[in-house]
Amino acid sequence: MILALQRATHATLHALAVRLAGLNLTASEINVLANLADGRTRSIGELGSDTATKPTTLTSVLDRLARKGYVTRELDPADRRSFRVSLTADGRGVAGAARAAAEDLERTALAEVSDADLAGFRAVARALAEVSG
Amino acid sequence: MILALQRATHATLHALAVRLAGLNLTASEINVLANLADGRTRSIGELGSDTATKPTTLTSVLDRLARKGYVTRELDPADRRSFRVSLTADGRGVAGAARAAAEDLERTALAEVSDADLAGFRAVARALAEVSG
DNA sequence: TATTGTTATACTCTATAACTATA
DNA sequence: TATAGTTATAGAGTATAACAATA
Repeated sequence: MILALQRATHATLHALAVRLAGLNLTASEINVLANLADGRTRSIGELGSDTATKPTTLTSVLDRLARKGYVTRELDPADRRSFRVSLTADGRGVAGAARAAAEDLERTALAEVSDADLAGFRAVARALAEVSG
Repeated sequence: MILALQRATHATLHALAVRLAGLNLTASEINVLANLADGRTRSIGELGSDTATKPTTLTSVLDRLARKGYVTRELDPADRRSFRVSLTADGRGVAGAARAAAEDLERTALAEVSDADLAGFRAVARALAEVSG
C-alpha cells in the first residue's frame, strides 16, 4: 500500500516535471504557484501549511520565484513581522499553465478509472494523510 | 487529486520516519531494506528499479547501510561488472522491524476504510504510476 | 562498443538552531 | 516573552556527465 502510494507520487511528479520542463520549475515551486493560483494573498506561514513545506524551504523557493518575477513579498501592514505573498501577472500565467498540465495529466491517467474507484482513492488518501496528525 | 496524493505520501513517510526514529534510517534506506526483506539477492540495477531510486543515490544509500552492517555487496561471479546485494543477519532484523512498522501503520490508518475503497485506491494508484512509463 | 556501477559536481529539500524585527 | 521569517550549517536525494572495469 505504502509502496504503491510512493510509486504513484514519484511517477506523477516526474511526469509533471517532464511536461513542465520548459518552464524550468521544481516540484516545490510548482506547488507554491498552484496554491497561489486562486489569487488569494497568503502569509509565509499559511503557504507553509498549504503546501506542506518548511519555512526554511519556502524562503529559498520564494527567493527563486521572486527572482524569476513570478511572485512578490510585501510587508503586512497589520503585522510587520510577516509578509503577504502574491502572484505577479507573469506568475499567474505560469501558475495557470502548471495547473492545466496537472489537470491534463489527471484526465489522461484516470480516463479509464470509475467514479467509485476515484471515491475510494480519495477516502484512502485522506485516511493516510491523517495518520501523521 | 495529485495534491491529495502528495499529501498522503508526505504524511505516511513522516509517520513512518517517526515510528522508526530509533533505528536512525532514512526513507530510502528503509525502502531498500524492505525490498531486500524477502531474502532474495539483487543486483544494484534490479534494486534501482524495485525501489525507484537512481544508481547514483543507491551507491550512497548502500554505502551507509554497509557501514552500519546491514547489507553486503559481493561481486557477481557470473558478471564481474555487477554486485549481488544481500542483507546481513542484523539487516534482516532491522528490515523486519521496518516492515512491521509499515504494516502496523497501514492497519491503524485504514481500519475504517472499506475493501471497495481500498480496491479503488489501488486502481487509481496503478493508473497514476503508469503515466510516467 | 555497450553496460555496470562509482565518482564528481551542482542543485534542491529537510532539520535544527541562532538570529532579527516586530508584537 | 513569544512569534514571523531569515540565515547558517549539515545531511540526503536527484540529475548529469565522466570514468574504470568488464562484457
